Amino acid sequence: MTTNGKRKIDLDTIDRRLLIELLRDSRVSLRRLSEEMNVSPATLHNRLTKMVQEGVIRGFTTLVDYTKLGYSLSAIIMVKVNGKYLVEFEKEISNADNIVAVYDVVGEYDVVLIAKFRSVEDLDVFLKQLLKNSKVERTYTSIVLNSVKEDPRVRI
Amino acid sequence: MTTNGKRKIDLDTIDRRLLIELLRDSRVSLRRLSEEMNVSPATLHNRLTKMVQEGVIRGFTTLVDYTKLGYSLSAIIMVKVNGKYLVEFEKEISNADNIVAVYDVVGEYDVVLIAKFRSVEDLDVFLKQLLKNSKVERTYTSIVLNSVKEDPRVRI
DNA sequence: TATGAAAACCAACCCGA
DNA sequence: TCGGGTTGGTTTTCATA
Repeated sequence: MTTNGKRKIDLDTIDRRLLIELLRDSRVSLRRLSEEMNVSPATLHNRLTKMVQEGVIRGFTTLVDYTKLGYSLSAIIMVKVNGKYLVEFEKEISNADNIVAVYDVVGEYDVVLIAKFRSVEDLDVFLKQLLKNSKVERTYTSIVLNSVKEDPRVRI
Repeated sequence: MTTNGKRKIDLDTIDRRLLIELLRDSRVSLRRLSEEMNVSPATLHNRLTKMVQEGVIRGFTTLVDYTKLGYSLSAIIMVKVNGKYLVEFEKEISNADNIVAVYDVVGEYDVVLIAKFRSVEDLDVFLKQLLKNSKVERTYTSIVLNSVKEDPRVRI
């Protein structure tokens, strides 16, 4: 089976439990989990592979405290884009290294960007570039003073 | 050594390379990596442990396509909070299951929330709760039509 | 579709340098 | 602080139910 678009996928109890554990700690051993869950390691391995194939699992990653690495500055940037170029703009902005999220929204602005920078200068350069972009009509930037919570995990 | 607050931590080439690989795929085996990098598995294991102890690595998790699980709705909610209660508000909102990020910001609003919901009804309930909260003075909600990019990883 | 068993692979620990 | 070596744990495959 290959990835299947936007259709909702139903997980059974095993899939669900496995996914919850992988969200908590993606380096957990399937064997140990299989003992807790009273299924075979092979089954968990099959379920894991299946969820990756279906696209429910997009990958396994590491949560990093970026402030400890000198990325002390985050910003939330709302952008009003010239309508015709919206998709094109989103595509190009998604490739920027600093950008962690790009959301299509409705309202006064069209796109919301979440970005991380090493310094105020880097942010400044980024914003000036953005305003030079002819697809951009207007921006509103909220400087993040502090990330109180930043965790991509949702209770499933 | 224990975690050491906000001080910036310098990573050498090995740490850096290891962290980049773990960001790309946290389930990678240290042994295979050690061959590519021409260092011993024990060294990588030591470096990994060190980065966890220092708090550079906050954990290992799984990137999930929540739309495939029925969380089709995201929202960006800007909140103006009664100043005295800001910290208290942030603490209580951080514990909500739907909230993936809480940012302290400067400007017209004080806090920006990124939240995920299963349905418009769930969002509606959440927003009504928020407005009933006496610490909240005003909110502005942007409904996310589409998450063009959502990846917590930054190029380090 | 799940499993047990086996082979290949891997992490974790200790100790010597 | 690093890395070799050992021990015991882990993934992955496949034949079978």
